[in-house]
Amino acid sequence: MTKKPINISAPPDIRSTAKGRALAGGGDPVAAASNRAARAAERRAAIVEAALEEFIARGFAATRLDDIAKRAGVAKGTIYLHFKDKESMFEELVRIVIVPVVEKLTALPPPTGSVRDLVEAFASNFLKEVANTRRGDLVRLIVAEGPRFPAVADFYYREVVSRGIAGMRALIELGIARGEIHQKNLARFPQILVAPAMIAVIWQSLFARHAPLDAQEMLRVHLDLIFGERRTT
Amino acid sequence: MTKKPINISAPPDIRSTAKGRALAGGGDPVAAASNRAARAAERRAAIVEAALEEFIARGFAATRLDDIAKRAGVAKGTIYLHFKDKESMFEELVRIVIVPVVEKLTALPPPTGSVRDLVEAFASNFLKEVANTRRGDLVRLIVAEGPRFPAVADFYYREVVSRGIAGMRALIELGIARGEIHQKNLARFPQILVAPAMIAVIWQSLFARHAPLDAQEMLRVHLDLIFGERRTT
DNA sequence: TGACTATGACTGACCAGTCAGTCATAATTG
DNA sequence: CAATTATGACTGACTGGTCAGTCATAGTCA
Repeated sequence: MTKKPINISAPPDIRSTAKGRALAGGGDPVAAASNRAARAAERRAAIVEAALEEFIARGFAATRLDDIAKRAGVAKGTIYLHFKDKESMFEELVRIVIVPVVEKLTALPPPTGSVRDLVEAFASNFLKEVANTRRGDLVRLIVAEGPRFPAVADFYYREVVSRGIAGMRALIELGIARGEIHQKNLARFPQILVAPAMIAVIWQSLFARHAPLDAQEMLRVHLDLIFGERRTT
Repeated sequence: MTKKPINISAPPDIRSTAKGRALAGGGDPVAAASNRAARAAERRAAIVEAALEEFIARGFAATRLDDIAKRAGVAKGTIYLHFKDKESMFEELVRIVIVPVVEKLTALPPPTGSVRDLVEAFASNFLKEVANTRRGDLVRLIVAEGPRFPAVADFYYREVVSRGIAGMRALIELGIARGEIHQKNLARFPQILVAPAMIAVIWQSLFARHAPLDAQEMLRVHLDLIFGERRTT
């Protein structure tokens, strides 16, 4: 009873009309879902989107939930209907954003053509999908916050890094077997294969304004190093 | 007058005795300097050391100046005798730590021997000096905080990255001229040369406990890729 | 002793998380 | 089908705690 909501003040007109969607300049002008569940899902998505943006821009500690709420067009309390607290929100966020990317990248084309083409297609896809994208910043964010969020680092290692490394190693071994790759030791360090892609992601995110980097072209040069130079362009 | 420091309270006994050095288990047990300037320099160094540790462990926003002060064996107010505020302390910190590393790495051995040996010596030095060191974590910290500290990102680009890239490019061009490197395009992306080293630094800092990485060996394999495989070990 | 340096209690701003209350929608009833 | 009741998603003012930065006081050196 300490409350006493002054009950006046709020002009009871604004939110009464079309509260849900029109308000807050919500992200997509999709026709508002009419049932509760759909509305809730919509809001959750808005929160995830907003939180991602804020966390990327400010890092975990400096991000204010008030800002996330404002950006999502939602009250702060609503966030707590969807997430336990700031920390677990961050951890869930990483999963939510990364899982679909992994799925997309895992759905590889069938292993036809040369190993080089395979690798190039994959890496090119990765660059298109990640570098110069919100996802690229997420990678930087994980590098940044990883040590303070072992759960995040573990998840990322398990779901992305170890899988990626294993996949690259298989590809390298195939390349060696087929005689496309001559450096046998490369199979011991598949990291070398993806290093330029990672560098590209970080570079864009830190130094793009000083010196933009043509990641696709750099990738091609790097692959020339591994598979031997290609004849013409 | 809103203040009013109660003025009593503090038992004036603890810190009065051997305050300066013995306290706080300070880093090095060097004999305490006797003159003021030296003492001040010592304290400043202790603050820098402590701040570096804390910023690396927690990131900028989550680091408390109280913790830095405690770790440095100094009162919080003392920090403000040496640095304007938290932000500029962070920026200065980066400079203070990086400058000597750059200087050390810039003092290259005279350009004798093969380009490969030159590159290998340099990179090996870099790994020894940076990876598995506090410095390596600093690199991660810069990647993490760079976007929120344009001054830091700029400084790092200017002092480290652009110089490094230029140096590597010169080395690559020398290698091409001497016939040691066949991939001419490599000169367009010196990043490729250092990518594995960077990856190694980040890897150690994030995934060492999952899967430690032999950076030196990876480097060697990578150089084999660029310069051609070496005969025996 | 006087000038300089260090201290740490204190302040005010800020922010994660809470919860009493609201209201659109869904369910039930006549 | 309209009226009534129940539900629970949503809100945002509020609390308790934290922390950067200050400054009156105490200590130290030359």
